[in-house]
Amino acid sequence: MTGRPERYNAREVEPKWQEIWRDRKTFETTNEDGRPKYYVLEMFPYPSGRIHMGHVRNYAMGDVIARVMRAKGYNVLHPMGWDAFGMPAENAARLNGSDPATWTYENIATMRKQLQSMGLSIDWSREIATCDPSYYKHQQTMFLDMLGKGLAYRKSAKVNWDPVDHTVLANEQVIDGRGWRSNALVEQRELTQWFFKITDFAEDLLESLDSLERWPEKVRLMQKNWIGRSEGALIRFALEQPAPIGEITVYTTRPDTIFGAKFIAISGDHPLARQLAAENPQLQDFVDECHRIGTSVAALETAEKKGFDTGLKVAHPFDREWKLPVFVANFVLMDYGTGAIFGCPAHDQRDFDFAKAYGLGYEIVVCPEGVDKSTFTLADAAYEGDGRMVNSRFLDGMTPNEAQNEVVRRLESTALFGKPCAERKVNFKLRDWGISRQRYWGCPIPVIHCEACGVVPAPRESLPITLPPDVSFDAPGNPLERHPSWKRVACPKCGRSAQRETDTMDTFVDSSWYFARFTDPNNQSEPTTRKIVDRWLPVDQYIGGIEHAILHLLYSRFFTRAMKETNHLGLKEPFAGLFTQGMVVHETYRSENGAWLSPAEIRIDDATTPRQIFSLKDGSRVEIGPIEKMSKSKRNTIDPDDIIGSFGADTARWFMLSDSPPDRDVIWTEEGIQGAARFVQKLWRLIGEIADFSSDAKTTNDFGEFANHIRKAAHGALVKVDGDLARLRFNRCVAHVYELTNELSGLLGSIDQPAAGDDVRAALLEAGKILVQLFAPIMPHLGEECWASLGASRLVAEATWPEADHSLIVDNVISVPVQINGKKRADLVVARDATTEEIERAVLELDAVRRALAGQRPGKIVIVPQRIVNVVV
RNA sequence: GCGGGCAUGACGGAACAGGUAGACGUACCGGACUUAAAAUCCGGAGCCAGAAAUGGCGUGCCGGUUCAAUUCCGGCUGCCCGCACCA
Repeated sequence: MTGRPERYNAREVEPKWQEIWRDRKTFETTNEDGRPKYYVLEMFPYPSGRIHMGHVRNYAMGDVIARVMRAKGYNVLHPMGWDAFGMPAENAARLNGSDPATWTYENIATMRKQLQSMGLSIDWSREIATCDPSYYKHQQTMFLDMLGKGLAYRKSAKVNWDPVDHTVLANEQVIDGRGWRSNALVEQRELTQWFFKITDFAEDLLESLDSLERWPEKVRLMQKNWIGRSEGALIRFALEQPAPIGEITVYTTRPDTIFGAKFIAISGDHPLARQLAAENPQLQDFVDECHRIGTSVAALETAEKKGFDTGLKVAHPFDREWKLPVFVANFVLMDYGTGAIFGCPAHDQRDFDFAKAYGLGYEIVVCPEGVDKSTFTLADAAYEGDGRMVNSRFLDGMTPNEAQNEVVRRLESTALFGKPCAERKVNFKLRDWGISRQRYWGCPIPVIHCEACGVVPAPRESLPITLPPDVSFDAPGNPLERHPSWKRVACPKCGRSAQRETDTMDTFVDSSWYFARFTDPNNQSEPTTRKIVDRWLPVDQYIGGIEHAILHLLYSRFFTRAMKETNHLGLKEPFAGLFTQGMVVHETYRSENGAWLSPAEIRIDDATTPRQIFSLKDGSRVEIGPIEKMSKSKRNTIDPDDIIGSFGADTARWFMLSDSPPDRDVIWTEEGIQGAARFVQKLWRLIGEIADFSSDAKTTNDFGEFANHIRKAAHGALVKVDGDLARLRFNRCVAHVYELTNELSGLLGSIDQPAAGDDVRAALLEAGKILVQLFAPIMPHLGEECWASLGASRLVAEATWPEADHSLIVDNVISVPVQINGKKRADLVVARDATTEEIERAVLELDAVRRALAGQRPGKIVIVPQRIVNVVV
């Protein structure tokens, strides 16, 4: 026996290997490397304070891929950074007087140390933090480039304004019409804000989704719905005079239903509605009421269709004598289409509801196939299906599709006030991206406002425009706005005193290009180095939570296109492969008084069924709540530090990848982590026994039957793991490692060790090494320690991935299941290359088959060679 | 309301392309070792009947296609997710 300890001590072993990897720069990646590249990236963390189990799962997955691809000969880029701007730092500053920068950098230091204790194969020399001027300087450069190309612009827009905190709130920050922090009633305000012109790329962002073959279908669909393309037409309706304007343009996707029109409805924010409201207090009241309802999500669900009859009329485009009333309606949105619609109650549910409320009636113009138009009526729902046009003059008999084309074709060549009465129009739900935030802890928008010259871009040589450190959070609002001197600056154009823009950028901007910055994070003068960024991108495998399915991923796709337009890189799609991992969930515990208890505050009594749980503090009964995502509020979190401290990082990583498929939620259980810990020890013992038995094995190519049996087990597992790694099915990889471990353990036990030949020793050593290489990407520290025990040179992290010998796995004699009437009743052992005649003869000899046939002739025998036999009686 | 997904033992899950349902793990049961427990090792286990051999049933429910269906098709039920007055 060697001096190997009987128990594997992760606490001692793990830091040792982490140091060795660091010293050897094992995971540092150079940009000058001829091997094929592979870029693995996990969504970078927000430095909230400490890592959580979700991080452990996310980064364990990425690390497995990075380590395997490295072993397979790729030049792997696997970097880490910090999404470091954002509200929590400001909130902390308000709460305990800390300074956002100090708070953030302290958190980064803590979390870096925690991530390093996980043993991740990360190139830490490329670490970036988005709050660092060396990062956001380039973001300011790109903003100016985008400004120059018209991709960034200013416009007045309605925003959720919190009158207590003096800031704009995102929609998600408005809860039941109130600010999430201040609880103040949120107002709709018109504010001039900065926007990115994401709508310029709407068509391309939509179409290119089809090319993202290695993205989950679900994410592509969500983005598709978000972009929301629809084909329709703009139709102009002439207003009867007197009226403040001459016409109303509506957007419709159903021009075919034009003869079913009963009214026109416009949004309260439509220019016509505003003009009318200015002179009509009642209409103004109605518009105000619409605005109030607009802020409350709950109210929206139950909101009735309401309207205000303006008294104005328009003429039908195909019949000037046919007049339609014009309403201001609460269900018409100003920021979609033209803010005006024509209402066809028979074939649109909303229009139906509205018409019912105001007694406007309906006219059926589409009749379902096979239904008599004279008897077809509507009870309380509009008919939105297909059919044939009726009651529609020249359209009668056409399909709605044909009618749509016909209506637009005719109106295109009909003039109204000297212009075509209609035109085809594609519309998108996607809006331009508002990036202005009235916040301190974000990237300053590099422009200067001059009374004489207007908006002036900050001179490039003045970048980065850094945040002033001396700000106060005593008062609500934006500290940059209140700072005594920061915003005072001379106009770069005329030299007169001017003001800096005090808005900072949405933090989603920061995370929209960090993946590009990682490729050359030390370029001081440019955001990217073209030669380098174009070689590394796209990211081959991106991994993160499904919660970013729309915003972050869509913004990144847009920003990459913007960077291409401004010559900072040369491609459109940043992420070739995307994987969305599930959450880490845990039971919740609730005391009798309803308070949430943490797993550390309870005692579980397993002796009874169902389990009973008691409070450690006072022994009172505790109720088991639902299994939910780990969260501070439910107190069902497990601290990765505690787990790594008591079980080691490898055990935590192993458990996080076991059992549940990676895209589903994984339930954290004490039994699960214990099981993983037991398996670590089992592997350690097995590898130790193999080392003792095989350390003096002479190399040989002459393997006997038993030796080949061992080799077959190892190579078989290797083939399976390879297949499942390619599809990121880590839970199956884990199962294959368990299987091989059990097999090798059994085989080793059956060997008469003193009598064993060199071939058996060599085969077992080979199998042991394969086993280590299969689990090392998941448990890298244990992998190194075992690799060293087996007398291997260098590190397992530096070893080449083993090549499977497929000839070992193919059997000459195989067992084929035999079914009788589709149910398995026997196994047939035959030669692999047996003919169907031979198989049929052998099958008829089987006891089970004879019994079932009872002397009769089989009705049919289905033989699928090497797969199955089915005897039909 | 619209769009999408999922449903398999006590539990997490496996079953590549229609071909042995339940791999692997957890929990459980039995045995060995131990003064004992833990750990470890060996064995058992879908459900029902039977001493066993064996038979019947079985992948949410109903129906269909097929020699053969967890897998394909039609219809339902339940749960989860996304969007939500988008004309």
